[in-house]
Amino acid sequence: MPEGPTIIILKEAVQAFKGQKVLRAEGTTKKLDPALLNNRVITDFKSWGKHFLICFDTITVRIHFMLFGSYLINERKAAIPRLSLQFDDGELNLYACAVQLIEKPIDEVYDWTADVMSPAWDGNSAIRKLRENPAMLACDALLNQEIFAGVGNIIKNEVLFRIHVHPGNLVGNIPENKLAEMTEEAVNYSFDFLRWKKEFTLKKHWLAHTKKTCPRDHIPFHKEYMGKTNRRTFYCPVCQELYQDNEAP
DNA sequence: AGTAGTGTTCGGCC
DNA sequence: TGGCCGAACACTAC
Repeated sequence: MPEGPTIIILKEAVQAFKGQKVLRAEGTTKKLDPALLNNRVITDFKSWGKHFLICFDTITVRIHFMLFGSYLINERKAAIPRLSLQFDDGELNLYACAVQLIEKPIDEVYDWTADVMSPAWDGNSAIRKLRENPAMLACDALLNQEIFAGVGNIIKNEVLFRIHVHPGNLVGNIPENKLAEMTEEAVNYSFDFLRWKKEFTLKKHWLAHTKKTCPRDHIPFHKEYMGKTNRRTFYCPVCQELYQDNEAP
């Protein structure tokens, strides 16, 4: 389900509920009492990376879909929703997600410049954070939500392939122009992901993720569980450059 | 039909 | 104190 672009699709899909009053809230979440939301008006839907934010007057409900989460709009399935919001003319059902109540103003909670899909995204800020973390691996850097909020494992693999950078590089050994490309393509690929996901053609467009062969060199991709995050990483050992002084994984 | 994975948090253990 | 690791969560596409 997740990765930032999917949350953008959800945010667009629920716009009709903006400004509406929650007639009844229920669900199995233990992080808040759903009744707390009864009769409250939704002032806005926002997102930060993979976080989906349901904003009320003074409080915000944070939804994170983790690996298996899902949602249905004006539909239900057999499972009992973690959180269900019912409106005059429809309902939003959220399954298998982490729910959290935010009582502080969200501008104090979130660094909007870190969200790759936000108009407030600031690539220079991301590059500065990368420079501050020279010992971080490239594959971990892209998954770091404080730097690239919204980037997930698919986007990580595709961005590193696009920019010809080996996932095992230490950030400190990657040339400046490549760090700039990394931040640019994190955004570009996220918007490509969004477009392809809407067209139901996302998988067809994968060049590296889950692939067996490099489309540039026609040699086998390496598949390794890499980095602190220990996530599936697909890369071409020929066209994705490993810069000097790196320890090959 | 079983397995692995678009993710994060938490607690235990050095 | 803190970093690392595995478990938990809970669904579904392949």
